Amino acid sequence: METLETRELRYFVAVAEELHFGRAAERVGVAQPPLSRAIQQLERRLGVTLLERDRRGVSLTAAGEVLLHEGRAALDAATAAVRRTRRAAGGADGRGGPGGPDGSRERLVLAVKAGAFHELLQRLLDAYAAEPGAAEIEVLPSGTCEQEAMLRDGRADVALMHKPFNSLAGFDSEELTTEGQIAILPAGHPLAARETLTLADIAGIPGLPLARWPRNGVFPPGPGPEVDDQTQLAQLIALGRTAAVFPETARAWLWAEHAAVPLTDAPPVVTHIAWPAHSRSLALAALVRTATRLAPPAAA
Amino acid sequence: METLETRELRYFVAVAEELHFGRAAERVGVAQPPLSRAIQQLERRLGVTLLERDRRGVSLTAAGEVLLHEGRAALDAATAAVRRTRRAAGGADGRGGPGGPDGSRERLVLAVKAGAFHELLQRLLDAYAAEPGAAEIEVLPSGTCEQEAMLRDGRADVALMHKPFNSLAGFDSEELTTEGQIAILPAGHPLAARETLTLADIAGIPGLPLARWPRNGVFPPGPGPEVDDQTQLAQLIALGRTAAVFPETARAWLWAEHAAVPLTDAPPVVTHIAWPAHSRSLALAALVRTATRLAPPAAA
DNA sequence: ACCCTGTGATACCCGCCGGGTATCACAGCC
DNA sequence: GGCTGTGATACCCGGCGGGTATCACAGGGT
Repeated sequence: METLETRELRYFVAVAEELHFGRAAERVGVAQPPLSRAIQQLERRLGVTLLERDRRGVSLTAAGEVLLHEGRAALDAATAAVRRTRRAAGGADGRGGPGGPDGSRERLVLAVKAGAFHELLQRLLDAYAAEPGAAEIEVLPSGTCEQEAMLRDGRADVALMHKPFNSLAGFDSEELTTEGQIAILPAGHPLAARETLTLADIAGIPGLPLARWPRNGVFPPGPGPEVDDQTQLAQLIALGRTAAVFPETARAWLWAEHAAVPLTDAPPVVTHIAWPAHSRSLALAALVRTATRLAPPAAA
Repeated sequence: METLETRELRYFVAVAEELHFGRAAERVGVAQPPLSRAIQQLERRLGVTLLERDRRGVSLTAAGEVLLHEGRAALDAATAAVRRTRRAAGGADGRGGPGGPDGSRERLVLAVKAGAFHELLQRLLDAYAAEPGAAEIEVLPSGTCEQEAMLRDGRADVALMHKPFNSLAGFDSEELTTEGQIAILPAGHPLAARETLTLADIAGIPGLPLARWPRNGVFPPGPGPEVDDQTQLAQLIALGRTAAVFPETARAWLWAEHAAVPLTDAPPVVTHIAWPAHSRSLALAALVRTATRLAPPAAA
């Protein structure tokens, strides 16, 4: 079984994503003719038609679609391999048998959604630092729902994730906490005076459309303003231009001009600690243990 | 970020597994000097010492250990990509938009532990075949606990797994059934007359050591005979030379010379249907739906 | 009808790098 | 001290990945 080189996968993924040889060539940093040839060779070697070249434009075949998904996963795994290897050697200089206490502190990269988890994160870091032989934790703020990609490609070793928003598929995880959701409104808005709200209450309010976040780089369609980070969002809410729905612990970053009202029918948000399934790090295991001890799911 | 070529990963994994350049070179099909050079280049490019060359023998550094694990995962992902791409094109000739009903039947490879699941499997295949638009299911018998590797490297698309024995880490899965375990003994053995047994009862019987299976290619230490498949095991039991512990449904393949006695304190065995986390196949989703409908976990 | 534009494919050349053989350097070991 | 077996080094060569120039062809403007 011949196995594809990552170069070939990079090339194909670029073409499959751009659906344009010229742009793809520029992206991977080669000229267009070699790219064309590489894809042709790849198709010959696989014995599979991956692209439908319909003069003026390229489209993926079903097999091409499969290779796009699988190839992305393989490339992530490859870059994860080099990242994690470098990191393993970084602090520990590469010597000393695995698991042996050689005095060097392991390092773990923890990905968290920027702006969330203020208190839970603080308690976790404090409690873990007190553990004997604790690794050094580097907190890596991630964009919206980007933790999954960070775990996959090795930028992070472990992540805190929010269940309905993040997908835990492909990772090991432990449940930490469950919380309700609140609506965050401009302080002066009529609804801000209510004790509780429902999703229906805030769904179609004229003049107060819910803000939209980019998902996988694109904004979902809708009337609300497009925001990239919480600061933008907070400002727009303070200005009375939009509203948003967040987990309860988002109260931590509320402004004076904000009002928070519990939502009775919003799905609960479950916080998990997640890590790559094949991880073998002892430091990671200790961190997970600390986390579950600190915040047992529900009342376990 | 330069990304390793799969060739380099193959080379390194070979050396890391063999801990011997000569044998590794033979395994990957090149001469030894190019292999040495490739590893040196790899270490230079990563800026990391992966191997400790201590004249007369090679050993892994901590970083090397990491790259071995991560590299295996990446290689599995790469070979899975080509296998699944070829399979996607196999039946469907590569044409027809994804998801479009183009008349060609999708094919799914289902990995099952050889010899297990007689009735559950039969019912599942029958029920699924009756579904409209069902894919063609190819049943792939796997060795002991080999289903995980088969899912990872693309030899299979979906698998039936036994919970305490298989690890579901890294896969999506749904629970199907739970069953107790039974001791399988020679029919004439004194213990075979008992109504129930405990693990302690059969643990240290003189002259009747429990058989040992290879785990990851090596046999765990112990007094029992080493067996590779169920036929060998069945014969040894019938001959009164050994005993074994199995899920209840193993009654299906009992011989006349066998006796089965329930174990009261053995951990229950949970059967799952599992698949790669990033799978997007509609046919697979239908199969999973059929399976959960057919065998709801406990009494859901 | 014309050319211009933009697409991907082809033709051709070149330099580099992966692979081979021959050999070395060194540590055990009879 | 020679023999064996290890990995590293030296050197050469062929193939292949990459570049430039060009082609073939479909639209679309006027």
